Amino acid sequence: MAHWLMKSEPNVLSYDDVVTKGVPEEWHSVRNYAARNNMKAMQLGDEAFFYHSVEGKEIVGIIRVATLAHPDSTAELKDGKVVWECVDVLPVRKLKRPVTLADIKANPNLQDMALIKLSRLSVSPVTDAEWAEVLRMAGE
DNA sequence: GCCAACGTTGGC
DNA sequence: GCCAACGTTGGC
Repeated sequence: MAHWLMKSEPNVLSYDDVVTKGVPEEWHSVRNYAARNNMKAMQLGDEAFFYHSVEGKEIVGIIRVATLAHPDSTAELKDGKVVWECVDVLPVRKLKRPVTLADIKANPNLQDMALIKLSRLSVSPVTDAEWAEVLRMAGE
Protein backbone atom coordinates (compact mmCIF):
# COMPACT_ATOMS: atom_id res chain seq x y z
CA MET A 1 0.00 0.00 0.00
CA ALA A 2 1.53 3.27 -1.09
CA HIS A 3 1.36 6.53 0.79
CA TRP A 4 0.82 10.04 -0.52
CA LEU A 5 0.47 13.66 0.46
CA MET A 6 -2.28 15.84 -0.95
CA LYS A 7 -2.43 19.60 -0.53
CA SER A 8 -5.44 21.83 -0.31
CA GLU A 9 -5.97 25.38 0.76
CA PRO A 10 -8.34 25.07 3.71
CA ASN A 11 -10.38 28.07 2.61
CA VAL A 12 -11.12 26.13 -0.59
CA LEU A 13 -11.39 22.63 0.86
CA SER A 14 -10.35 21.78 4.39
CA TYR A 15 -10.03 18.40 6.05
CA ASP A 16 -13.16 19.17 8.05
CA ASP A 17 -15.04 19.93 4.84
CA VAL A 18 -14.27 16.41 3.64
CA VAL A 19 -15.52 14.99 6.94
CA THR A 20 -18.67 17.10 6.86
CA LYS A 21 -19.66 16.07 3.36
CA GLY A 22 -19.69 12.41 4.31
CA VAL A 23 -19.36 11.23 0.72
CA PRO A 24 -16.27 10.65 -1.42
CA GLU A 25 -14.76 13.99 -2.36
CA GLU A 26 -13.54 14.43 -5.93
CA TRP A 27 -9.98 15.78 -5.85
CA HIS A 28 -10.65 17.91 -8.87
CA SER A 29 -8.92 20.88 -10.49
CA VAL A 30 -5.38 19.53 -10.47
CA ARG A 31 -3.77 20.82 -13.67
CA ASN A 32 -0.25 19.56 -13.31
CA TYR A 33 0.98 16.43 -15.06
CA ALA A 34 3.19 15.16 -12.26
CA ALA A 35 0.38 15.49 -9.73
CA ARG A 36 -2.04 13.84 -12.13
CA ASN A 37 0.35 10.95 -12.73
CA ASN A 38 0.61 10.41 -9.00
CA MET A 39 -3.16 10.19 -8.75
CA LYS A 40 -3.26 7.71 -11.64
CA ALA A 41 -0.80 5.54 -9.72
CA MET A 42 -3.01 5.41 -6.62
CA GLN A 43 -4.70 2.19 -5.59
CA LEU A 44 -7.94 1.75 -3.70
CA GLY A 45 -7.27 2.03 0.01
CA ASP A 46 -3.99 3.93 -0.34
CA GLU A 47 -3.73 6.52 2.42
CA ALA A 48 -2.60 10.13 2.10
CA PHE A 49 -1.71 12.94 4.43
CA PHE A 50 -4.03 15.92 4.06
CA TYR A 51 -1.88 19.07 4.08
CA HIS A 52 -3.32 22.56 4.50
CA SER A 53 -1.37 24.90 2.24
CA VAL A 54 -1.13 28.69 2.51
CA GLU A 55 -3.18 28.81 5.70
CA GLY A 56 -2.05 26.48 8.45
CA LYS A 57 0.85 24.95 6.53
CA GLU A 58 0.45 21.69 8.37
CA ILE A 59 -0.56 18.10 7.93
CA VAL A 60 -3.87 17.81 9.71
CA GLY A 61 -5.24 14.40 8.90
CA ILE A 62 -5.32 11.23 6.85
CA ILE A 63 -7.57 10.48 3.92
CA ARG A 64 -7.87 7.37 1.80
CA VAL A 65 -8.37 6.72 -1.88
CA ALA A 66 -12.01 5.77 -2.42
CA THR A 67 -12.08 5.76 -6.24
CA LEU A 68 -9.40 5.12 -8.80
CA ALA A 69 -8.43 7.94 -11.15
CA HIS A 70 -11.28 9.01 -13.41
CA PRO A 71 -11.87 12.04 -15.65
CA ASP A 72 -11.92 15.29 -13.69
CA SER A 73 -15.49 16.56 -13.88
CA THR A 74 -14.27 20.16 -13.93
CA ALA A 75 -11.85 19.73 -16.84
CA GLU A 76 -12.43 20.35 -20.54
CA LEU A 77 -11.58 17.65 -23.05
CA LYS A 78 -8.58 18.34 -25.25
CA ASP A 79 -9.17 17.35 -28.88
CA GLY A 80 -11.98 15.17 -27.60
CA LYS A 81 -9.73 13.34 -25.21
CA VAL A 82 -9.48 13.20 -21.43
CA VAL A 83 -6.33 14.85 -20.13
CA TRP A 84 -7.06 15.63 -16.51
CA GLU A 85 -7.96 12.86 -14.13
CA CYS A 86 -8.33 12.60 -10.39
CA VAL A 87 -9.33 10.28 -7.56
CA ASP A 88 -12.04 10.59 -4.94
CA VAL A 89 -11.10 10.51 -1.26
CA LEU A 90 -12.72 9.81 2.09
CA PRO A 91 -11.55 10.95 5.52
CA VAL A 92 -9.82 8.43 7.78
CA ARG A 93 -8.90 10.42 10.88
CA LYS A 94 -7.41 13.63 12.15
CA LEU A 95 -3.90 13.54 13.49
CA LYS A 96 -3.64 13.77 17.26
CA ARG A 97 -1.38 16.78 16.74
CA PRO A 98 -0.93 18.53 13.39
CA VAL A 99 2.58 18.38 11.98
CA THR A 100 3.65 21.75 10.62
CA LEU A 101 5.85 22.53 7.64
CA ALA A 102 8.30 24.10 10.10
CA ASP A 103 8.40 20.84 12.07
CA ILE A 104 9.11 18.89 8.90
CA LYS A 105 11.82 21.29 7.75
CA ALA A 106 13.44 21.00 11.16
CA ASN A 107 13.51 17.18 11.07
CA PRO A 108 16.69 15.79 9.48
CA ASN A 109 14.84 12.57 8.63
CA LEU A 110 12.38 14.41 6.42
CA GLN A 111 14.66 16.58 4.28
CA ASP A 112 13.97 14.49 1.19
CA MET A 113 10.19 14.77 1.38
CA ALA A 114 8.64 15.96 -1.86
CA LEU A 115 6.75 18.51 0.23
CA ILE A 116 10.08 20.26 0.76
CA LYS A 117 12.01 19.37 -2.38
CA LEU A 118 9.15 19.89 -4.81
CA SER A 119 7.28 22.52 -2.92
CA ARG A 120 4.81 23.28 -5.68
CA LEU A 121 3.72 19.70 -6.32
CA SER A 122 0.22 19.30 -4.90
CA VAL A 123 0.01 15.50 -4.97
CA SER A 124 3.21 13.71 -4.03
CA PRO A 125 4.42 10.29 -2.88
CA VAL A 126 5.48 9.68 0.72
CA THR A 127 7.88 6.86 1.60
CA ASP A 128 7.04 4.36 4.32
CA ALA A 129 9.82 5.83 6.48
CA GLU A 130 8.51 9.37 6.02
CA TRP A 131 4.97 8.21 6.75
CA ALA A 132 6.04 6.60 10.02
CA GLU A 133 8.14 9.60 11.03
CA VAL A 134 5.30 12.07 10.51
CA LEU A 135 2.93 9.85 12.50
CA ARG A 136 5.49 9.71 15.28
CA MET A 137 5.72 13.52 15.29
CA ALA A 138 1.94 13.68 15.45
CA GLY A 139 2.05 11.72 18.69
CA GLU A 140 0.56 8.57 17.18
C1' DG B 1 13.94 22.15 -30.50
C1' DC B 2 15.34 26.27 -27.98
C1' DC B 3 14.38 29.75 -24.95
C1' DA B 4 12.17 34.14 -23.43
C1' DA B 5 8.00 35.58 -21.55
C1' DC B 6 4.50 34.72 -18.73
C1' DG B 7 1.42 32.54 -15.19
C1' DT B 8 0.85 29.98 -10.94
C1' DT B 9 1.99 28.04 -6.50
C1' DG B 10 2.89 28.71 -2.06
C1' DG B 11 6.23 30.10 1.58
C1' DC B 12 7.83 34.08 3.88
C1' DG C 1 2.64 41.98 -0.84
C1' DC C 2 6.81 40.01 -2.53
C1' DC C 3 9.30 36.80 -4.90
C1' DA C 4 11.62 32.16 -5.88
C1' DA C 5 10.73 28.05 -8.19
C1' DC C 6 9.04 25.99 -11.84
C1' DG C 7 5.69 24.66 -15.48
C1' DT C 8 3.62 26.17 -19.84
C1' DT C 9 3.20 28.76 -24.07
C1' DG C 10 4.49 30.55 -28.31
C1' DG C 11 7.78 32.83 -31.48
C1' DC C 12 11.65 31.81 -34.08
